[in-house]
Amino acid sequence: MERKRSDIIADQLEELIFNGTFGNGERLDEVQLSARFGVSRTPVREALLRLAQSGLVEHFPRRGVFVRQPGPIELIEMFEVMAELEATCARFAASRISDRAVSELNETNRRCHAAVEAGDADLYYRENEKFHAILYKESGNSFLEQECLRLQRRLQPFRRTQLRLRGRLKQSMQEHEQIVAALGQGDGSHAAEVMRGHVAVQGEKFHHLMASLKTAAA
Amino acid sequence: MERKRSDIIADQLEELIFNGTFGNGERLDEVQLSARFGVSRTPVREALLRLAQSGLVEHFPRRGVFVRQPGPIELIEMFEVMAELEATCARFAASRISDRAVSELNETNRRCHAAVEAGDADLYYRENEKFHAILYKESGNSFLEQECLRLQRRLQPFRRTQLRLRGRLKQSMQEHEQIVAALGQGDGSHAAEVMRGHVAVQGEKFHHLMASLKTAAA
DNA sequence: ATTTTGCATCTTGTATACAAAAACATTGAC
DNA sequence: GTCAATGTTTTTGTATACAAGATGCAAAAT
Repeated sequence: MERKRSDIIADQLEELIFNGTFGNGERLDEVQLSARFGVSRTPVREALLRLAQSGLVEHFPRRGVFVRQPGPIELIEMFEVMAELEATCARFAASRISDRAVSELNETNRRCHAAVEAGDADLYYRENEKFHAILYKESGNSFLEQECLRLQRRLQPFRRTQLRLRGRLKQSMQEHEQIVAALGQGDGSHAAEVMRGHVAVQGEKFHHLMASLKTAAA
Repeated sequence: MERKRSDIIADQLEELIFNGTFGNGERLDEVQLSARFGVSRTPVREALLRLAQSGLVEHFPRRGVFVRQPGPIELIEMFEVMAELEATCARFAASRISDRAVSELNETNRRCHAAVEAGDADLYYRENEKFHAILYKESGNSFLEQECLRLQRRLQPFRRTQLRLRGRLKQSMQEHEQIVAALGQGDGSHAAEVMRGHVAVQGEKFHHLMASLKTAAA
């Protein structure tokens, strides 16, 4: 299945916004981007419309599109929702999860733990993401799974910065293990509660990092 | 603020899909639609891309776009998520809601009740929607509010059919009142619990109506 | 000096033209 | 008669051309 140029451009633009090449409020000019990517305006335009729908940029008809980084308040709100969605996944999963998936979660946690010991933040990040992805799937609700993946993807660039808080890693691992334990016992409300705190803390502690972000004022 | 033709077309196509003019799996031809709306392919194309992102149609590159009505399983999943999101709204609202909003909810419930008495299903529908919209806002989380509105909008055509179940109306009203009472007492978990059931029942009872839907088999 | 109005320019939105890939049908081989 | 190969046709994806609204500046009026 061959992808369209416009999709590739959308992904690239997304990355450029995530890594801060295009700052908040910056205008994205169609012709400029066309030249940059060596294509005509059409695919660039389709890419911009896609980004506008996913909320990464704002589109003012006849005026242009502007980068729209979420401000601190919106980020906290998004983390709050993420926490609720993941808690829901955990609660659902408690009654629906397979033994196969439980051991898979344990496996992932083991690798995650090893990554912490080795100080391999990148590996930790990948395995951590996998842990959460498994839980989404084991919620037994594909729609919920997709929504979680969508929001996780949007929060990804802000979540990454969290990992630099050294002390948090070990606590995070303990929470993972608590979640798996609760799931193994079929204790949905406990799994949900731990998961909620596990994710929400990222949003609550987030303001500690606000100084290091360019998106200080909305 | 003048809207674009492509946006207008997207809305019209959405409506045509909702009301079943375009059945599930049907192919949406760009040139055909261009002729139908009296415009060129460009705005039609942009509209289709927008619908594809919102999940109403599926876009296969170089092959075309096809109507993608959610099947019964996906619908139940979506209602399940809607129930969780609204329950979250209720729980948040319990600690954040203003007295002003509480009386507004009571007002809306009163009009809702009157609509039931008068047998005015349409008015009931509008006031019911307002009730929920107020709760979204009073969650104090704008992002959550927007997500709820988005999903509600998507489920709207399937929710409407629920109202024909006569017996459900009165019970639904009682639930509304229970929710407001719980909110007034600041009992978030109870408000959430009632709300969850209030919304979820639409999904659970949904299969009773499956026969009347064209989207029987995925 | 400040505001307002008209013009020039720029940018977006839409139409059309072209390229390439996929669907389709026809024809030929087995 | 079925299946495969090839050529034709249709349809999407991209480029370009055109139309119209938005922005900015300058000049004139208050």
